[in-house]
Amino acid sequence: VGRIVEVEAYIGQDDLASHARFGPTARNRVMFGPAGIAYVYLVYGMYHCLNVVTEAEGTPAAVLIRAVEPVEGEPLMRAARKIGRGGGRARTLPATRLAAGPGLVGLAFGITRSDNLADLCDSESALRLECGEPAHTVVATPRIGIGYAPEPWLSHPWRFTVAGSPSLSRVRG
DNA sequence: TGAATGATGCACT
DNA sequence: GTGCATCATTCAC
Repeated sequence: VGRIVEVEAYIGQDDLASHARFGPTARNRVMFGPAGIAYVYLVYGMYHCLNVVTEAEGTPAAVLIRAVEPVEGEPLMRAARKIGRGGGRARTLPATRLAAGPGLVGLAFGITRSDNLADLCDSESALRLECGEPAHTVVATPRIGIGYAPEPWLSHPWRFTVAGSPSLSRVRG
């Protein structure tokens, strides 16, 4: 169990930073479907990124879960991290850093492409969203790792972080 | 403290 | 064949 403390929004086919910018493909087609479904993809050949599909059917959009603050199951996350690259360090890592990045969220929670299409709003689902404490202060900054995108998409402040969380993917910004 | 780089597999042109 | 919605390590300062 973890608290989501950092996300990024990708919305519409005209968002030139989004996987949906070229229209529906085999990989991104879930983004065009109904909201509340998981969109999981492999990035850089090593890491799985978890997204929550949003918006009405036909409008491609998703929210990338970029960082999570562990709440329960820290030992499980630590064990899961050992599977990945640099996993030897998971033993001494502070709990707050176990899922402090999109690739690390996938690793710590054992998310793979078999979780693609999971219904995140179903309470029976192994991978699901639950209601939690609202963030006190949210800070918006430009999205990360989308250098291929032209302006204005490159600079749109569509990365949202819980101010002061020790589990953000980047301590600054 | 920060920049450069390799790992690694698959979607897409 | 090219290029990633990344991360850990290495190297320079």
